[in-house]
This record gives sequence, C-alpha cells and structure tokens, in this order.
Amino acid sequence: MPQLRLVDTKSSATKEKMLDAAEALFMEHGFEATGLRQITTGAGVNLAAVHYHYGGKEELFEAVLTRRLDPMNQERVALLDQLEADARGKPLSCEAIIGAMFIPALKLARDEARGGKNFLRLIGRAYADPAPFIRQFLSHQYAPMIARFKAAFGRTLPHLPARELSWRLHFLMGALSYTLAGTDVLKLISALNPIATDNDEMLLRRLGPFLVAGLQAPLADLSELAAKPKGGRRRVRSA
Amino acid sequence: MPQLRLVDTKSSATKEKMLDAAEALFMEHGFEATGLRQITTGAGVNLAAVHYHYGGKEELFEAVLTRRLDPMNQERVALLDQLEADARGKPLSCEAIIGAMFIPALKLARDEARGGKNFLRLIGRAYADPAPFIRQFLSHQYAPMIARFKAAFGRTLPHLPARELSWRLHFLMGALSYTLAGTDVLKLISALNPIATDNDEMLLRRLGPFLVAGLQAPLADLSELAAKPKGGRRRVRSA
DNA sequence: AATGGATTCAAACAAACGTTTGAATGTTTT
DNA sequence: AAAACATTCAAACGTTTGTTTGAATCCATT
Repeated sequence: MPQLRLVDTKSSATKEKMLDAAEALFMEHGFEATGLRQITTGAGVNLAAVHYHYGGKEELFEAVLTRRLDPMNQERVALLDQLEADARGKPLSCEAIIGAMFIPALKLARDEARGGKNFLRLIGRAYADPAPFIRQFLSHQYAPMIARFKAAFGRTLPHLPARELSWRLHFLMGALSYTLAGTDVLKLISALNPIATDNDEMLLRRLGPFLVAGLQAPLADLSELAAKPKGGRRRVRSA
Repeated sequence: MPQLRLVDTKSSATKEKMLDAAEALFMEHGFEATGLRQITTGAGVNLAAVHYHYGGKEELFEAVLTRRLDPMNQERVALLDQLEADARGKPLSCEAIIGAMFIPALKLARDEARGGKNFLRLIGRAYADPAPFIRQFLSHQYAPMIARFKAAFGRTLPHLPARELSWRLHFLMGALSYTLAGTDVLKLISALNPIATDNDEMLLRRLGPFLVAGLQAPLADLSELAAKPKGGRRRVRSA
C-alpha cells in the first residue's frame, strides 16, 4: 500500500496552489475571461497540471466552487438543525431561519483567507451564467439546502400558500445574493456611496428586517398598482 | 448634400441586423462566450462590418444594451414624473413608486420582439460582470434613474434615515433584478417548480407586497439573531 | 460618363485559447 | 538496485479569438 500521506500532501500542494490561483483569477475576471495560462503561471505550476489533476478547465472551476460552497451549505443546514432541535417542535422565528442562511455566508465573506467577499461575488456571477455546466452544477449543489429551508419557512409561515412561499424565497435569495455579491451597479452610483462605509455586522441588521417584513407581508393584491391613480382621474395620454 | 434618408436606412439595415443577431447571441451565451463570427454570420453580414459600424465588440455590446435600456429607463422616470404631478405635492405610496420601476421592465420582458425575458437576463448577467467597461457603462446608464427614484422614496418614507434607505433600495434592486432575470438556480430546483407556471401579471402581485413590506419595515436591530438561542442555552460545539 | 465617398468583401493578421503528447524527473514499492 | 508508478515539464497541437487591411462594389453627385 502506498504512503497515502506523503503522496496526498505533495499532490495536494500543486492542486491547492492551482485552486488558490484559479479562485483569485476567476473572482477577478470571471470564468470565460480567465485563461489556463494565467492560472498556472500564477500558481507557479505547469500548464498541463490542470488537466492532469482536474481533467479540464470546467472541472477546475467546479472544484473552486465546491471547496467553499460545500462546507458553507453544510453549515447552514447544521445551524438550522440545531435551532430546530433547541426549539423542540415549536416553529422557529423568521429571523432565526434567515440568520441560519445568512450567517455562514457572512462568515465566509469575512474570511479573506477563504476568498472573502470576492468569492461570494464569484458565486453571484455564476448564478447568472448561462453556461449549462455551471447551472447544472449549482442547482445540484444547492437543491438539498434550499429544500431544507423551504420546509422550515413553511412551518414558520403556515398561513402562506406553498406557491407564495416559493416566490418569497425567490425574492429573498435575490436580495441576499445581490447583497452578498456586492458587485452591483448601485455601489458605483454616487447617490448610494455611503454603503461602502458600513461593516458586515451592520449589513445583517439592515437586511434582516427587510426580509422578515417581506416574508410576513399580507397577501393583499396590488391591482391598484397598475398605473391607476386612486382618485379616479383618468391618466391623459398627452400627444 | 447626400440623401440622408437612403443612406441611413441602408446602413441602418446592416447595423440593426447586427444588433438583432448580437442581442440574441449575447442573451444566449453571454458577452465573452459569443464570437463576432457567430454574430456576423447570424446577421448575414461581413465580419468587418462590426468594426466599421461600431468600432469593436465592446461598443457593439453597449449598443445592444442601450437600444433597450435607454427607452426603458426614460419610461420609468416619465412614469414617476406623471405620478408625482398627479399627486400635487402629496407623497406617493410605496406601491406606486415600485410600480413605476417595475412596469416598464415588465413591459419589456413581455415584448418578445424587444428581446423579452432573455434581454432582462442579459442585463442581470451584465450586472454581475466584472469587466470594467461593462460596469462603467451600466453605472453611467442607471445613475440618473436611481437618483430620481431614491429621492421619490425619500419623500414617501421620511422617517427612514438616508443610509437605511440606500440599503433598502439596494435590496429592492436585488430582488427585482433577480426576479426579472429569472435565470437563478432556484428555477432548476424541483421544490420550487410551480414558479414556472405563473404569468407575468401575477409576478408583480407577488413581488409588490414583499417589497413594500420590506421598505416599510421597522428599524429594530437583530442582535438576537446572531446564533444566540432565546432560551439562554449555550450552543455546544460538539467534537 | 466620371468623380468621390460610403459600404462591403475575402483574406490574412498576430495572439490566445483549451487540450494533448511523450519524454524527463521524482518518489515509492518490489 | 530495479521496477513501477506518480508527477512535472517543454513543446506543439489545431482552433478560435478580435482586429486590420486593401481591393472591390455600390450609389449619389458632379
């Protein structure tokens, strides 16, 4: 039997060097815009090492994502399990469930050694990527966690129809993903500049109430919203 | 003097054919993954026409976005102006302002001739793109509209501190962008499948209450959220 | 008909892409 | 020491990339 320790630690040396370099470059330029030569020279390894250790560029990208996403989602589910165990059958609060989703992500965003905010930006970008292999990978990666949290929200908000809950989770993921990614254009607009000065702890304090209120919102329809002024005055289509 | 009409209509023929083909391909594969040769053969024009008419790939991409975004954002602002004129000094409702943001986007999403949903997906993807020229272009394109809407929301929610409002607009844009883009991974997950059967009108009815409630949420802090169970039981860090 | 500017065309450009190869080197087992 | 395996290496593979060029073509004006 081979000495697994030594073999693994050595091969892992180059493998991890490539992961680190690939992560940094994917974060900065995205998947398509990053070349394998940038990665390998950045990692100080040979070009062919990518195919030897991972099989190709796509598999390397998946490995970059898996290294961070897998533990984070496991932590999310574990946190939720813990909360539910502590509650002993009683439904959790919205705040608690949101926290279980948010805190592991925030911890990752804070940890510069694990990619920090830029890694979440990379995920946010991957979400919007039309490449089939990325979409397939992400859905496979997130499916169990999402299902788990949907069930938890369902117990906390029993009055909410299932489809409505699906939508609100959809909106929640949107706001959360956008916020964590932190790449959106709003940051570049002068009117919203003060955002940059906030720290991460503040962020949850602001996003939390927003999401809780949204999840608990009444089901009232918005028919009046469709450009019909309340006063009954017809809108004039001026020439 | 040359007959501008004929010249313009002729050159516009190829220019627009390229815009159409580029739009479709950018929507399907993204900016980086789309080649100029795919675009020009798809449009039935010569490869060099891209550089002759636009100057390069990046400028063509900007032209694709401008053609749809410019009118949409103008319509948003015009709608808001109209609402405020009708209100005669009285602050608008949150629903009304959200509608002014949402309806022009929804109209674009519905119009298959103008790219439909896929075009909004393209925008959503551009938001997350790290390429400097894209980020610079989008911020320049959106800045006036965002500032205008922020002022409107500020009048409607005077109790909200300016920074808090910035954040909530940030969350709102996230949820809205995510929803309109419709590309996110949630759709691929079986637990959330029924989403696909909804129509667009329903969408605003669901997103509206969520956002309104979020915007009007109280400012309460979420200190208890930080993984501290209410019962006072210490969390055990099992080995 | 001839001139002039606008547009299209086929062809080639250098550079970068992901991937493959086969020999050289390193490391562990027989 | 020798054999067997794992890893690294430089080099080249064939494509594809965005861009450029210069001649050909079109069209309106002179």
